[in-house]
Amino acid sequence: MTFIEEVANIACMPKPLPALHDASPICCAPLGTNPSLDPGDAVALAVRLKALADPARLQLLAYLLDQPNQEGCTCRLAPVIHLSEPTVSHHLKQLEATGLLTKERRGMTVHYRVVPEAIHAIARALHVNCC
Amino acid sequence: MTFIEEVANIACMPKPLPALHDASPICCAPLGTNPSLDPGDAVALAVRLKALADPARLQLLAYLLDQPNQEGCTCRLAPVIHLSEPTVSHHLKQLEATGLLTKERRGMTVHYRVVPEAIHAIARALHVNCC
DNA sequence: CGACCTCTTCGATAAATGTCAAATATGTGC
DNA sequence: GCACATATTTGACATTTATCGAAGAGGTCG
Repeated sequence: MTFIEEVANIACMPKPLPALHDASPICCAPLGTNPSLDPGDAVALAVRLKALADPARLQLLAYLLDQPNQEGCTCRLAPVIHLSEPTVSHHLKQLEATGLLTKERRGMTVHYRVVPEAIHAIARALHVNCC
Repeated sequence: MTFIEEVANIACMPKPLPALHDASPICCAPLGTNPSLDPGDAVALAVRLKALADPARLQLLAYLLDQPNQEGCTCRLAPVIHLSEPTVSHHLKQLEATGLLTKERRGMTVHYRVVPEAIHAIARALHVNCC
């Protein structure tokens, strides 16, 4: 079974993954609290981290976070990271699939908006032995 | 220039990356505070996130965090995640290269220990609009 | 030294990823 | 309907990644 197929089975990819805070006890010491992290949880967390683990996607998120309503359309985002529009569309799709962005069509343009809670949930999953 | 070469130029790979909290203002709203995240910072953060973004490595960390002194040797780790020893060694090397683990030889065995601060630094880099 | 244990490196392979150009949607306005 | 703007999909390609078995390196102990 390929990685993607595995994820599909565990987390119902593609399309919004279940919110991290609904899926597992992540606050405040998730990595440390599970003596042996369940393989399914490990895959679910890895998928979300992987969505973040790309310079282009991080820059997209940083840019969006700084915009009014934390949103923007594809055409404005492409110049920001100096990549082609198809590539940007590809990255935005991944961010949306993992719940880090939402997408809304408004006329000709498509507006992507940050979901800060999704980012926080991942951050909390990494807060070990604290809080 | 390949991705690895690019990282090497920016972050002096391989071997310990500079600690994240030394490299950039990450607490508490790093992604949101930089209007346009510097490409170099984006790569540096992406490298660390990528090190975390694997089920096997997450399980290794979770297991180690639960051990006395948050450490363990390769031979005990391999059975935990049901992968071959060479593969485990490969993952441990990556975690060490990004500063998430330290490594110490004690006689025949090699002990890897978690560096919680490194994990926290990454987590803080994702805490947007809070604290 | 030589047998043994632990760990890493090497070489190979299959899979996944990032990127682009070209083609295809989707929607607006004349 | 047609020209135009925006966005996504498709197909291709090179790079990176995860994994293993086999071989080698480091260390212990008889």
